[in-house]
Amino acid sequence: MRATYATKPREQVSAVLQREKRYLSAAEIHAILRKSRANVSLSTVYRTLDLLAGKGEASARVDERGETTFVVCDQSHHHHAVCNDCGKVEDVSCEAIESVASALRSHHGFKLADHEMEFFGTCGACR
Amino acid sequence: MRATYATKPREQVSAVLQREKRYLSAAEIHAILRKSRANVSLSTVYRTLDLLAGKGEASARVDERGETTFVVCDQSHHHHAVCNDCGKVEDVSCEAIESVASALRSHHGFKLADHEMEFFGTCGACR
DNA sequence: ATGATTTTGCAAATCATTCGCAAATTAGGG
DNA sequence: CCCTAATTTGCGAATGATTTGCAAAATCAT
Repeated sequence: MRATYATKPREQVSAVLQREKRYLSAAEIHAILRKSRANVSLSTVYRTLDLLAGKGEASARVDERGETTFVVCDQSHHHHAVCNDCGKVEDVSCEAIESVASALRSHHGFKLADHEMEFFGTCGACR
Repeated sequence: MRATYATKPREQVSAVLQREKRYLSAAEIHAILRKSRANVSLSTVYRTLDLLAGKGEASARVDERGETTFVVCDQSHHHHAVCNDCGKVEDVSCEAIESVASALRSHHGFKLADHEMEFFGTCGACR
């Protein structure tokens, strides 16, 4: 059984995600930590992000430039509304999926097992 | 004004996508072409895929292993139903999005501009 | 055919991400 | 507290997909 240690570097990476609430790459997080004099290696940032994603506390997304980016995640299953302006990410529940699932089955004979969904636009604060 | 030449390598790459109708990486396409004695360099496969994606004739997706994969695309805006079994990709229209858009606006004050959606499951043929 | 333009192929360069390993940190009992 | 075992860190090197530079080859319009 592998135990998980609560370490300072991990807390620092988590803190950045909690505070920013937007998609950030490992490199961006590393840069932010550097500015606040927190000495966390880039490798550790990567490892911590994988850990958080594995525990479901963060969710990953590959951006246009091919970099993997992460945000904090509260619920177990939901979708994201990403503001094109400030980058803030809000969780969105997905009741609407039920209707899509039945349409998929009747129109395509497709049995839905999983789905990915992401929304882009302008958040309330930026309008 | 930049002209676009219709070349043999490009036709060959397109042909593979047309035939397979599933997400393929540049390396996979390159391997398939090699088997059919088509001598297309990996670089050209990459360049052709970028070109097709730019023209909207193919759509890209980054798989779990971090590789960028492509499928043929018919309509201008739609979503994909990906079979976990055979990998076949079917287009799905998105009327349901309208209801999601209004929910986003009323619940979150979020103005929807764009969205990404992908479905995974078992297609009619594989059930 | 001919010349200008675009594309190809190859090898070298990039760049994000992963890995190996010794040193440092953490958890928990004594 | 102190000690030991287990886990994590940091560094630099290795990896692997994608890109790029450039000369040679292919394509298009005349």
